[in-house]
Amino acid sequence: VAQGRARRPTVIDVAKHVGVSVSTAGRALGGYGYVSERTRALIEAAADELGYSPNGIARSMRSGSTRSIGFVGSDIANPFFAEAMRGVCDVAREAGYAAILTNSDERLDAERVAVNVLLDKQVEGLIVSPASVTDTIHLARAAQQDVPVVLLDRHLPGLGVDSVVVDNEAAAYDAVTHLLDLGHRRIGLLAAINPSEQPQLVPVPGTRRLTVSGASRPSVDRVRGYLRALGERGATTARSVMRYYSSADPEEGYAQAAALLSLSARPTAVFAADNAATRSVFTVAKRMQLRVPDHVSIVGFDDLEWTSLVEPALTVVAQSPSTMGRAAAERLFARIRGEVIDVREIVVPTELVVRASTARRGRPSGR
Amino acid sequence: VAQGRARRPTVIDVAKHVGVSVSTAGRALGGYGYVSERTRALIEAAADELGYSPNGIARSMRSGSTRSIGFVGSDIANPFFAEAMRGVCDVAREAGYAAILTNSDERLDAERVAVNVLLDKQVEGLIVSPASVTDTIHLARAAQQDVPVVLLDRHLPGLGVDSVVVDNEAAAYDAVTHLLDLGHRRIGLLAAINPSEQPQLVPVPGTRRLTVSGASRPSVDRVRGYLRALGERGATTARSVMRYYSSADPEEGYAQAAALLSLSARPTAVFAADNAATRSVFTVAKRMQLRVPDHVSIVGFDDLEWTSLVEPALTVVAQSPSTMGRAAAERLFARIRGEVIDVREIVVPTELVVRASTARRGRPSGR
DNA sequence: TTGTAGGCGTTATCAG
DNA sequence: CTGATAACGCCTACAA
Repeated sequence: VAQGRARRPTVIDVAKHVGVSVSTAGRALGGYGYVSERTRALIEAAADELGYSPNGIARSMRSGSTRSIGFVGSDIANPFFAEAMRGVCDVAREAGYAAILTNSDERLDAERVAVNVLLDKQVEGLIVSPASVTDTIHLARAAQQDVPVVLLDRHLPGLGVDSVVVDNEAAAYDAVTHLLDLGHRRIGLLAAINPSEQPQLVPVPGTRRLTVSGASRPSVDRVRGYLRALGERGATTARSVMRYYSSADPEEGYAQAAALLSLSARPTAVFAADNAATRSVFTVAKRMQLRVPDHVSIVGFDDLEWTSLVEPALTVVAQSPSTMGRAAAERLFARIRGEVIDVREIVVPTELVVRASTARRGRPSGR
Repeated sequence: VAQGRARRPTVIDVAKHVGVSVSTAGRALGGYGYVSERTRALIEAAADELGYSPNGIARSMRSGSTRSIGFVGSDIANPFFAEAMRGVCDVAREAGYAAILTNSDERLDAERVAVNVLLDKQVEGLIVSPASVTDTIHLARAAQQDVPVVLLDRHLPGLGVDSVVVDNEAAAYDAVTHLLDLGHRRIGLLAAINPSEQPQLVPVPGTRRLTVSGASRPSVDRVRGYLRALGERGATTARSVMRYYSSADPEEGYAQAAALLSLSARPTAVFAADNAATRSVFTVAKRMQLRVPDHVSIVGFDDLEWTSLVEPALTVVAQSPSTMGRAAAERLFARIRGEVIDVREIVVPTELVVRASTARRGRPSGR
């Protein structure tokens, strides 16, 4: 069978080899239409001998269906997206679809390129965790081409597409309320918010409370929940205990955590609004020899493996990324199947997992 | 532009709309051949208006190149593969390729399906972390179709394809030697080895040492390195301190770790041969109130985030999955470009990161 | 049951 | 510079 570096055999080659027409060979190999047992056997033997295997591209070309979907995540090495992807892949496989994955590094230009590449590849649906909540023309292009889109972890009200999210505001609210219930009044915050979109603190009309302006995004919503919880109980909302860092610069997270925990009026508790922030706060507290929860209570975000292995095990807001991925994919396939359903924002529940890093406010350490 | 649910416009539609030939429109839109500035502008305007976008499937069909590669990992939610994938995706993007990802759950049938799907989709190359070291016909099929394959984290000598691995035996040898240097003589082992492939302990000819039979796989190679280190120093190699669990059943890891640490002659140190084993040993030691490293030293495998956050921070063998992913993808693209290169086993270095979980053997706790 | 013809959307070739 | 035509590999009509 040493036949040089010949090009891949096609149905035509097989047909010739047996001495039947292309359509007969096609019928036998593709498993459609009628073929007599005898010729089928002949054709299959020839196919085996030549090493024939069908060309999915040509098949897609004819049928107009590629049986593949696209996924655009910010960073597929991030445990959140890795798990979400796992959920997406599982559902895709069950549906007989392949998943093409790309990561955008949270950069709009990369995301645009990725979406265009996927659309050119004729994916039948797209799951996107968009970097921007304002610039969405590339997603509009998908909609225009009748390629359904499901948003993951972000919701864009204007776009009219499904999304799968958690209720970030409520989750943060619950987390901070847990701290308030334990008697904490001075509660710090560390959140990943890009400098360009520094949220504006604005008063809630008719009250003395504060909230945050700006479009809904996980980090901003979590800040909003934090402020709402504090506001309702009349606890301190000093700007000095609200710290932001850019997710592009991990070092800044540590720096801000250190600044927060070094305040002369140190917060007795900290709410870390994402998993990187959680790691920063925990690490810095250790490094500063602060005892958790005696000196400072910590509530983190995301139930990553390490949060239950450290000492003390951390109280965290747990999301279920794989559930979110599955839900997104299931919604997407419902659209691909053409089911007529309302556009929905699917909210996957979160859970506050109380462990050992939060405790009743101890000896006031600030004064 | 309300044109119902019309099918996507093609070059033909654009050409008609402008009143030029299909080939001219094709040249303008595809960016090949000569087109006058004037007609190009006209054509582009029309394309915009109609919402034209190229059909990558048709293009692939014509050109015979899909500009995509496939990746088959055991579990893309596993941090090792997630990071490796990240490396693969980055290199692919630099090369203008898309990556189609699938996971096999370490099951041979799923892997076979995945490889076939990818091959049918005409990927131009394949990165696979094969579940089996013996059953590889599906990989042979790839080779037969002139689709280059690079193996990740596994090496199959018979197959004649490139692979990217770490030197697992050497890494384990170094880890265990580190423990021996600290005075440990009774060193336990926990490794993920499926019951079906229980490695046979066999004597090294002409010596009193033991080694392990069986094909090269990460876990087996690590056991081999463990035995070699012990053998060279004449330390104990009791079967009772060598514990295996099936990676399919995480609970078993904890059970085996508990059994190991409950021996009346408890090992003074444990080598955990993979990241799940590391977590099991660490967790069980904590649960049993054993002090690390006073009561038992631990060397783990894989430098996952948590290993440096726990108390004590763990001494581990660090691999660099993203480097491995990048290396695999780079090798793959060299093949795709048709470079004539020898088949190689690329060995990415590992590093023993010594932290606080290993110490000189303290008060003997076994007697 | 089998064969013939045509087309999916793009691009390469050739002629004008 | 532009246009006509064919071809990539498969599948669906339709005819025999």
